[in-house]
Amino acid sequence: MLPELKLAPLRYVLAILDSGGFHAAAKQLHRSQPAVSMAVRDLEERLGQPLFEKGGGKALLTPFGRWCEPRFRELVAHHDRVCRDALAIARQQRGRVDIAAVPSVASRLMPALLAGFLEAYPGIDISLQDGHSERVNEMVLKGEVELGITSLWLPDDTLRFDALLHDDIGVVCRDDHPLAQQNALHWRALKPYTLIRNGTSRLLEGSPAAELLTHSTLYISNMISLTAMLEAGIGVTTLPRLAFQEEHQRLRFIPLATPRLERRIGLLRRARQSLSPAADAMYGYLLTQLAGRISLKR
Amino acid sequence: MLPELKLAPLRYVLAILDSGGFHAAAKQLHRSQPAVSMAVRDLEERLGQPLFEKGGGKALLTPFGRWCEPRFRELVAHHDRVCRDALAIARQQRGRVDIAAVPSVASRLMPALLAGFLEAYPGIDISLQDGHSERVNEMVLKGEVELGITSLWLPDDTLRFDALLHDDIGVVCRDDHPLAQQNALHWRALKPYTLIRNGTSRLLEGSPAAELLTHSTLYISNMISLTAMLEAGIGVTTLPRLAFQEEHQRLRFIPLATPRLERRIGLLRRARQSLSPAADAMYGYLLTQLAGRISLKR
DNA sequence: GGAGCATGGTAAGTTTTTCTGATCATTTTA
DNA sequence: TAAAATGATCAGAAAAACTTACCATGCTCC
Repeated sequence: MLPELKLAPLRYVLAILDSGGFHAAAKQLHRSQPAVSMAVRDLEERLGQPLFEKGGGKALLTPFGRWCEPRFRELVAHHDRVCRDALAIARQQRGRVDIAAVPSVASRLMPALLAGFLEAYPGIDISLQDGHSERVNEMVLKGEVELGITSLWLPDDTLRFDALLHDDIGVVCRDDHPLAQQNALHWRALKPYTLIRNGTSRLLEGSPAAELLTHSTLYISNMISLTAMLEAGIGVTTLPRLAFQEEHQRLRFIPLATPRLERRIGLLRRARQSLSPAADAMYGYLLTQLAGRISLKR
Repeated sequence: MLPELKLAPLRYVLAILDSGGFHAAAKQLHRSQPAVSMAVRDLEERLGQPLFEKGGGKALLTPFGRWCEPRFRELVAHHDRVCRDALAIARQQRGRVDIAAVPSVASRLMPALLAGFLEAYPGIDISLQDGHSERVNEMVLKGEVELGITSLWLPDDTLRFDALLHDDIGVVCRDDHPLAQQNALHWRALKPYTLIRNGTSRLLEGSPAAELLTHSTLYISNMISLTAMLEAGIGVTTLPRLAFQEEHQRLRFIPLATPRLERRIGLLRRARQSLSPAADAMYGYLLTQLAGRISLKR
């Protein structure tokens, strides 16, 4: 029923109008003049009406041609717009990534990383939200974000995990605490003191130090509150080094030596689903930026 | 720079999505499955990003593909819309004709003709305006209308005239006028009476009867006023038969026998300019409808 | 667990489309 | 009137698109 109007002949027609003739259009299009003539004739046959006046020497539109011209222009412009946008996205010059990260990474690592990414890929919009590791996991799984930066990953067939860095677990206490002068600790050294559990405490599970958790009666999820407790000297806690905020003058971080514990922080994405070009750019960027820094030592 | 996205592959992609697979799409498109596969692969290469997930068995879009789908849909729909509209116009199923006619034709002939045209070509809009013959001539010349129906045509290189019918000139007078009982008149028979000139009086110019005009002191351009004058018995006038309104019970039309005068009524159009499809339909319709009726005898 | 039936991908050859180069007929320009 | 420019035409060449036949893989159902 509907003949298929190819875009090239439409361009030919527009070029003829813009350049004022078949010959000029052919040159502009890097085609031979017969190619233009034949394409136009074919188009006219498809439509069943001539577009150009046959009489005179110059290329003049018929009334039907005049009706067609603006529509052809719009259609070609529409094509070019779609094409340009698609290419910009494909080439990672535009787009959007939604990522999620655990709070420590979001606040400690992402600022510098995102600054670099924004510079390397201007035009890509970024949305970063934080959540505890299970929440990050869930957001990736449900497709709420394309990428997650998290630890504590239970092997899952539908998710893919790329390790980025290892983060040592240690003890945090006030600088006047008896443990504060140590360089490394055995877990039993903590037994005498009040242990405040927090969202990262489950990292101790499965290790000898897990016994400490059973004797702990205080759980604080919020990091601000937790540091306030520690500054008040209420007790000590365990934290990954990255989650320890160095800005606090009176708090000290002492690595656990026995058992040596660490969390693996890595990039999470859906396994059998490719990333958007923008997310792919972010993925590659994060991998290369954090490639060398297997462990966090400062 | 911009790769040319042909519409066919976009349709293939949409067909794959709508039918849920390459095979089903191929059948729906009356193509072989490899043709669809190759077209999609080519499209993906042009864009630089895959549109479909390669892993699983089913055809699933990548995030990039999901971004593309609605734009492809819109673009294809836009094409089809332009295509359909252009065809409708080319096939004279839609469109618009602007025509002009001298008042006698506009009021006596056009009603029936347009009724028939509207039935034969529903969907075509018509604009009809009337004016004296010079005005019709000018409107056609300036492109204000595509077709004119007029008499009194001075040969002109840029205009083309197709004769439609001959319209006898006669004398109109009240039924109690001395001339009213005649069947045919010699121009001299008018000399004793008051002659009212009107817009068609110049048709006498160049004939022996032109002498009558020099003795006429009354000119009425408006037809309503003119008939009122005639009904009042103020005088007689000359009119083409078509311009004589038979509805007036008290007025009579007596053909001029010597000289026998007539006006040629015909279709006027620009010479070296083709018509819009709608106007072409009107042109052909008027020619065929009025082809047999060379002269008006009732 | 393997036959059978889907899925989509690959390769070689054919058909269709599109383009070129040479040439022609007209019209416009100088 | 000669020269230059316009677009149209045709046969053959180049390019694109398609088809048939075949392969690899994943899923379903005895």
